[in-house]
Amino acid sequence: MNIKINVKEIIYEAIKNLNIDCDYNDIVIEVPKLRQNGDFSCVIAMKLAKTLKQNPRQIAEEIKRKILNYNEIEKVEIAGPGFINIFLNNKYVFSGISKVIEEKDNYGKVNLGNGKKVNVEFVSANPTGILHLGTARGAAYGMNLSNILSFAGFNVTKEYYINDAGNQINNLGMSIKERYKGLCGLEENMPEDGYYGTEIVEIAKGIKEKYEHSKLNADLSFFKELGVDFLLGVIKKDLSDFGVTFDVWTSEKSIRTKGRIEESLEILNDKGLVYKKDDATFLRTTVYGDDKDRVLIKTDGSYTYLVPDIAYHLDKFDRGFDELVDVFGADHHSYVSRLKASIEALGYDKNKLEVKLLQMVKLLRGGNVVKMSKRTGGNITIRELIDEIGKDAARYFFAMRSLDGQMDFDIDLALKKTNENPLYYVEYAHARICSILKDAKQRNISFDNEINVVNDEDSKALILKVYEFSDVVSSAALKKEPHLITNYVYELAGMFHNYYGKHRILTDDVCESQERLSIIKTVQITIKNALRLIGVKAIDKM
RNA sequence: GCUUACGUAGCUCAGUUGGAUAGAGCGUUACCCUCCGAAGGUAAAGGUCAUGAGUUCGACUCUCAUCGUGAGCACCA
Repeated sequence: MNIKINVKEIIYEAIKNLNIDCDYNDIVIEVPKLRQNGDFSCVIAMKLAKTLKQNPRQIAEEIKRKILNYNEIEKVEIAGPGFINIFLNNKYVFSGISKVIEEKDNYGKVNLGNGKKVNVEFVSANPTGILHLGTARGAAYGMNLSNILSFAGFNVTKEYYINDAGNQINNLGMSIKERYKGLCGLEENMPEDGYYGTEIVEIAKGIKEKYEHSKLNADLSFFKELGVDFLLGVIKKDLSDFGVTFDVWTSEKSIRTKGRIEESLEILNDKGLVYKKDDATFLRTTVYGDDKDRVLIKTDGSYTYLVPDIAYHLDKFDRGFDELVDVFGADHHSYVSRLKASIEALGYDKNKLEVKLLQMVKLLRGGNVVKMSKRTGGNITIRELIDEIGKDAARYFFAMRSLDGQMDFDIDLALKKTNENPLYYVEYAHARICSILKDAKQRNISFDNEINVVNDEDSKALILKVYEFSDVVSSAALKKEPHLITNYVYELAGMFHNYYGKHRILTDDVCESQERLSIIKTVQITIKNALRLIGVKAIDKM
């Protein structure tokens, strides 16, 4: 039951009955900040005033007269310039409780997506090192978004693109080989732009232990493959311990061997969008809004990064997705225009690709900014984060913030096991409810979903907040902003703590206890479902 | 210089397609456990929503300019 939509329909019907021309989607039902301004409020009278050239208060009065006929509406007040403040009948509000309890783990699901196929590609970190804090943010975002989209009725495929071919992998191979040589007592000649992380030394050590000196003349591909396998294994383990899983792992190698690159280049060539200049091959991305044409094939004959990526996106489109989502770091933002231009050049709708950019994460330790660099090995890894503060705290922390802003990750604060961490606040609300439910069971008090005795404003407000959940899911899915779920569950937890302080649940009055039990049960279900969407387990006991 | 994001309480951040008196946590101050978990609640103090203009019934929200901060501006990925 979606109370908000019911209210919207009531207002729409009323306006139609008044013979006023109004689009259904122009009607916006809001939850007023102050309870005194109603359970819901509507500003449609002010909007209609302009086209009708009438006093908005007068229009509001007419709408009020019509909607008062509905049983669901208890009271209507016209306020200020023409706000229609709607107070619902308590009985009507409480009538949805049994549905929430019945739906349980499915409560809050909506069918916004209608089975639409969406591909969410995220993380996609090169297997040339261990995942760090920045990728952790992207991993949490992509996973949360996918969970929310699925819950909102989309058919989601989570995908990781493995850059296991090209320059950076050659570099990886050389770095491992040089470290290995060093361990064998030979001179180390690390490439200038090589990988200096400690994990590279670990890999080299592994080779030394297993093969002694016998691989000193081995082909570079030996080191490349071994390195990629090892690092990919670490990445997969780190992600799964972070609660992040994928449906599809696509390797750049496979895109290349499938002939997708030749196919893409042929399409672009046939359209006359490719030309040679200064011994390099260019793509006319400027035709599609890029600020300059981009190199496809370098003078040394090798491809730029763009080429396999174009082929990869061609491959994704051909797999029949209605929408593609790419999650990039903000340091790649200039790449978006050329990627979109390339997609248009291929003949696909660039609007079907949405690129979400996540701003950088800064790490604070001891009040100082720790510079992160993938090359130096001195950065905080996703593994350290999980070990230090735990998976749930890390996931909650990332899910709190919107993607648009830079984020300061204060490791000292996150390490504190105190109420400064908002996760505890939410978990505590859930645990408190579980504790009461347990106590009720021992006392043999059962639920009563029919609310007859309880009739206070706080119960009504709490239940209305619970009903808001599906709207928040829709909105988070539509805007692709998982942090809306986190904000919501935090507010709901706050309302519950307040409710708990004011109203005793289990009293001598059995009827009242049974009814309040049902009310807090819906809160428990909602907190649990909301937390699940952001990868956090609701705990029964602190 | 250009592109892109951000600027809200002492600190970290929310702010629902433009709505009523801009919210929360932490920190500060004062209260609340004979009773379902005080890891909680109640109350107070704290704001020129970076600045200036514009759009309109109405702007933290939209537009433009200015200042400040981050990121990017490769035949790297």
